[in-house]
Amino acid sequence: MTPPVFAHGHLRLYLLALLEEQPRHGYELIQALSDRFGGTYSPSAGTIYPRLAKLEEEGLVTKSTDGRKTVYEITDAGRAELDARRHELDAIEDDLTDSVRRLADGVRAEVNDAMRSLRAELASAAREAKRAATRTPASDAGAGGTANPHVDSNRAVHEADLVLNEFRQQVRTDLRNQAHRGRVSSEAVNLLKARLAQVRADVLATFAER
Amino acid sequence: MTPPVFAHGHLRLYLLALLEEQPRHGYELIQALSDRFGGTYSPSAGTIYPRLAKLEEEGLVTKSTDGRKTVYEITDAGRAELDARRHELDAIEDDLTDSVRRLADGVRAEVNDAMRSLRAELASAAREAKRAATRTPASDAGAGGTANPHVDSNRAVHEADLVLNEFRQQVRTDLRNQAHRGRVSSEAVNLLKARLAQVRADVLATFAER
DNA sequence: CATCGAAACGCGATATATCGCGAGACAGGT
DNA sequence: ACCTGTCTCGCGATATATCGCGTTTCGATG
Repeated sequence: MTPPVFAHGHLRLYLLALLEEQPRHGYELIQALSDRFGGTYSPSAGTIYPRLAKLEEEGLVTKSTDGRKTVYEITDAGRAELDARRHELDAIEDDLTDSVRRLADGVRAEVNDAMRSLRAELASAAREAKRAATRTPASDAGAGGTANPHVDSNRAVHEADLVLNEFRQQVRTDLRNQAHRGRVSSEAVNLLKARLAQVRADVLATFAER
Repeated sequence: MTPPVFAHGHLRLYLLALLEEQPRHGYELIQALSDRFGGTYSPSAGTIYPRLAKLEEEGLVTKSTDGRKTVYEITDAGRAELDARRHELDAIEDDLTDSVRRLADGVRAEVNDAMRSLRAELASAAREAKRAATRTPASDAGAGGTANPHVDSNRAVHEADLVLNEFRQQVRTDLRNQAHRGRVSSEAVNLLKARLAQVRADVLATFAER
């Protein structure tokens, strides 16, 4: 789903660069990376430790245990490797800021999907909990009820979710298409805002009528 | 912030009950608990392993290593403890379903806060990234330029995103509030759909006018 | 019986390490 | 140039364990 943040071998070099600044233990490197990405990207342990093991195997770093921490230190061979490829490092740094942006953009979209599934799960969990709660006391009556307004209501809400999402996506696309020609004014936004408020009010009114 | 899910000593007993069903390793217990909560609550390793260590210390379970796994098995003493407090277990089970519901309710509220701060961070990160991106190419020229249509356009689009999202959240909430009273008909959804299509058309029209 | 302090407890954060998948790089043949 | 199998690499998931903070429990002491 999410594309790799670091290209082939870039993480290796970047870790070396971080270790050149000062000796660090694994967890510290994870945090250091997370910091540079403003928390947007946190490399997992499964990414860092195998790389460190490899670097040690190649003799570019040495590890030493300090309490429950495993501190890694760069060796002369490591510094040599780093010097030889110093120019690549700048390019990596540039790619990184790019990756951050792409990640941030991706998150915006994914959060919505996550929200959807979260809400769906929550709703189903709530239903389940309610069933469980109502089962115990004294019920399970009316099992043959053909026209359950709740079922219809839930179906309608689900449909509405889809409608809302589609609308939102469409308008977002519309606006972006216009935006890169610099044609989206704040008046247009105000219009949108006002119209949406009106729609909401109208929809709410249909409920009040009953 | 979040209140404990398990009351004092309840986790201990619950783990024992899970181990009575079958021998399990630590991670498996975490997953088993996460399953019973429908993924809403996942006990952390820092919760499980100290408890297992304690149970072993008390002689209620034994551990045996199997590859990189540490399998825990209940002892006769453990079964005795469990028999002696079997009645408490039912009460715990009840509390649990309660906790799940409270957690789910809590999540609903917290997700909104989280979304808000996430959005704020994202927005600031995006601004930062944009600054960084515009600095490099060949610009900072129109530093005093008061009216850059692209900048304004992007700002407007961003604003529109917020408006769209707020609207979507509001209507979703509105519908759900009505839905659990079974008052959301498919006509209401159709109304919504039609009105939104109209709004989109109107917004697009303002661009065509230029 | 109240209260106060130590021990127990729940839990997120810290810390380390391995496994297996999928995507990409790369050397070799054709 | 163009496949093709292998090898590397990034990474989430799996797995274990400890630390320190805040709260709750519970027995001792007054």
